[in-house]
Amino acid sequence: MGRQPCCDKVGLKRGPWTIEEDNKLMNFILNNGIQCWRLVPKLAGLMRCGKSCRLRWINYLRPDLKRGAWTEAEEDMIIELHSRLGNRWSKIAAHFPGRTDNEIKNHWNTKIKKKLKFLGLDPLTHKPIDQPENRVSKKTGSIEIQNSEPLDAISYIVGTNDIQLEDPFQNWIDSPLPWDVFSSLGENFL
DNA sequence: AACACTAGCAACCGCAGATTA
DNA sequence: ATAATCTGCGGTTGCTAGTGT
Repeated sequence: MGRQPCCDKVGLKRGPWTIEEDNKLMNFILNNGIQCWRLVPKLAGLMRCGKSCRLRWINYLRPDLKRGAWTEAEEDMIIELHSRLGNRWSKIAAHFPGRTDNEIKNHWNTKIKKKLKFLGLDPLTHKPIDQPENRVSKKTGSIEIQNSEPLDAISYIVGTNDIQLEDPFQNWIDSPLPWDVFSSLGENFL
């Protein structure tokens, strides 16, 4: 019983997407929307599995994607969210319109992890790795020897012990994502 | 100029939970 | 109720461009 398989994996193309494939997928989704990923490659004339199409669309082709450098504020927000949510990249990405979970994950693994380690913080726990009384000055980069209680890692990086996430961030959590526009787009076209 | 190393990113893989016949 | 499939997620890999020697 059950449903039909996602794809038979026979004769399917893998590896980097070509411009032609991108165009096919983009045109198909913009014109027809997404009802079932399994059918997308078949209907769009692509030798890819639905999973691959979905990934390509979400991570690269979506028109609402925001590309470009990360701001310091964005990085701080990632660190804060990661301290609360852990490696739940999709949850973290929900707070960044136009950014994908894959993009955030990559940025975390290539940049932020190193940044935290450089600052003497464990990327997993967000706590000082050792010598918790020693801090690196955020402004000067110099090490400050302290005898006081270790700061909460996030408060320390962001620069405050009294983070108010509720207002700007909560607005995003509560508000519908722009992505909804495309959902309705699909319904209209089919 | 040639090679080795590193960083960044796109894409794949495998799994878990949700969905459906 | 059950089994098969779909979807989405997180971890990992592999390719490419940039940099150093």
